[in-house]
Amino acid sequence: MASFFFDLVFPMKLKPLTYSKPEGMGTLLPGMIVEAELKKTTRRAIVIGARNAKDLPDRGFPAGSIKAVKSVVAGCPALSSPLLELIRWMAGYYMVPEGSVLKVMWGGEIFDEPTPGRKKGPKKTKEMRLPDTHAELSGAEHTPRLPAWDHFAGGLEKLKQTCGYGAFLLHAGAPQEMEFVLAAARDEKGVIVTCPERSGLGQYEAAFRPVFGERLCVLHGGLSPAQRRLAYARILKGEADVVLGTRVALFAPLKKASLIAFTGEENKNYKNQEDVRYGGREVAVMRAWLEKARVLLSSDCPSAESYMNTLKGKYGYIRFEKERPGIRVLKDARGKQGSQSLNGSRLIDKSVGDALSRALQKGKSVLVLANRPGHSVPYCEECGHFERCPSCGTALVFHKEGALCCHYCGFSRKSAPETCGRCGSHSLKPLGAGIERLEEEIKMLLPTAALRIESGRKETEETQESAVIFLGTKKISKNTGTYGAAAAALIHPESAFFQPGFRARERLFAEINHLAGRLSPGGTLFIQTKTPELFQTMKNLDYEAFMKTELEERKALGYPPFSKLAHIAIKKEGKGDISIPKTGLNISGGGNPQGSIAGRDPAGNNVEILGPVQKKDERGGEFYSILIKAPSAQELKKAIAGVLKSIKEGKITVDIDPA
DNA sequence: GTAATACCAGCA
DNA sequence: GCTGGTATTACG
Repeated sequence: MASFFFDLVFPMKLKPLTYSKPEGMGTLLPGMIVEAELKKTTRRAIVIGARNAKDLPDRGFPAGSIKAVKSVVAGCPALSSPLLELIRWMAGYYMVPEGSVLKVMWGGEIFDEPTPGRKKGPKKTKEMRLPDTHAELSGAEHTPRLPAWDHFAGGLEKLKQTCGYGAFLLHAGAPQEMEFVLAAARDEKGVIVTCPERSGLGQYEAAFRPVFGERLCVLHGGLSPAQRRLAYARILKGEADVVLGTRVALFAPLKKASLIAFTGEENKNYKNQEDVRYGGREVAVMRAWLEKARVLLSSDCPSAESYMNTLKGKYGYIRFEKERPGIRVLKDARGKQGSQSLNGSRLIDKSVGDALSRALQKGKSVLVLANRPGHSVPYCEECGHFERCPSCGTALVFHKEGALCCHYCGFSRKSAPETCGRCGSHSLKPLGAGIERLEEEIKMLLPTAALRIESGRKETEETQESAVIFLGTKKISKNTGTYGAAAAALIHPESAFFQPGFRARERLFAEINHLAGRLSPGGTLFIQTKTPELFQTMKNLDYEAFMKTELEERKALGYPPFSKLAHIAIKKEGKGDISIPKTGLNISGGGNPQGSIAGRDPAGNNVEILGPVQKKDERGGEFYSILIKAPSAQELKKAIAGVLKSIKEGKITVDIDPA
């Protein structure tokens, strides 16, 4: 019995709408691309489902007002049913209409496989070379030999032998990761490989192209509309069934995906930060589940979430043990001996300086990592005063060109303070190890060394010279020239411990781990800190030991992976305060800002609501921030609904699983 | 995304 | 009350 009504999804903030099939139109199936009228304009949509005349959406809207589908664009279903299911799941999980999901999947467009009517373009489907950034050295060059391949060859066998859904976590450094992914993908049909950043795609392409040739297709947000159209057409036609890309590649309209490799799984770039704020990892695993495919998450330093899933037996665990470089944690005792001016203090520990110098003499490069750009925060030892950003309250950082800058919202003011702005004393002391301050120091310590400093702009320059000091924030360690450095010094990285957010420690551990991975064998990583105690669990880069304490702490405080989080931001639009009325959710309120809804959900459920707290964004705009912790996704959703009901002004953004 | 409509300040 | 511009809603 044929259906005559179909639900269509348009790529816009809109839930599915019901249309009818006109007389004489061939079969309509879920997944087809069609054209239909919305308001007065004809647009593309996808068919997401069929329904009978009886269960038209909530009676109450006149059946006569149903419009008919205009035409079919892509005959055989362009979207597989797992992909349609994925749209439904994302809409539910991230609490957005299906149309928003469709919009974010392919950048607002619905592509099709152009009908092969016109013959002017022979089979000249040569993939456009990616511009610039990927041109760099073809990855194979610095792929070291794989010393212990068979250590995880067993894992490869398990992966390959799994039929249907199966999830695996590969814990291995980048070269082994790529080698493993390639080996896993080799005989597959329907593969998605993702990298957290565009810049990582070049190496993968270099490794995959020789194996897959024209079956390989690269997909990322930087493609031109024409390149994109071509890429999607090739995937839809089935010409390309190995898709390499950034997180958007997770939505590649493959007829069937059998393997999804999600590399660098801990990377925060996988989180979409606008529209539908989806997490790439969750999408990858869900797509694999719906496709009955295998998913391989991999990382040099897996996220607590994924690691936890291996402990619970939800993911298979494949580990490649590697040699750990030496780590030295040095207690920084400076600070008490006073009489430091803005321009003269010793910052780099003597033993660190000596080690750097020795490495340079041997013709090796070294890295010095600052905890921020600029020079330092001028802090008055007399009265404790420091200058704050007038628009957002963040501490202002002195830059040597003679300005105080806010690194959060971008405010800056011309000023080169000599005396305290409050008490007038000459006791300003530089706080924090900024790039500029370390630069002074290095020029004093090692005046003849070649120095490469991170510029304020985008860091794209690649250096291959040897015996260079790379100076910058952690960003500079992306410079390929830093690969194989003999030593690295982190100056006061403890500031990362005091960043807000429950992932601060995990991030710092991953960064240190990543940095250590770049050093040449036998290299040393120095951690110069005032708080060596905080680095106890990181000292040997012992991942298991670190995660053990980290997970205990997360459990105690009820953070993921022991709970589900949502963040709600309420931007005020006009002037004046947004009042957030008390609701049934409110219990405590004591000590919180007026209108607080903080407390536990009285309906039980162990839902915790933190906030609202007033914050400012990077552009100085004020907003309220609410954090919700719940034991499960379902309870989280209920709690969010409750909170949303209590808010009646402002622009609201809900972020499920915030970073 | 954008047409239809609800809303509201300014005015007759 | 009427108008016209603008914010909000809803699209089948």
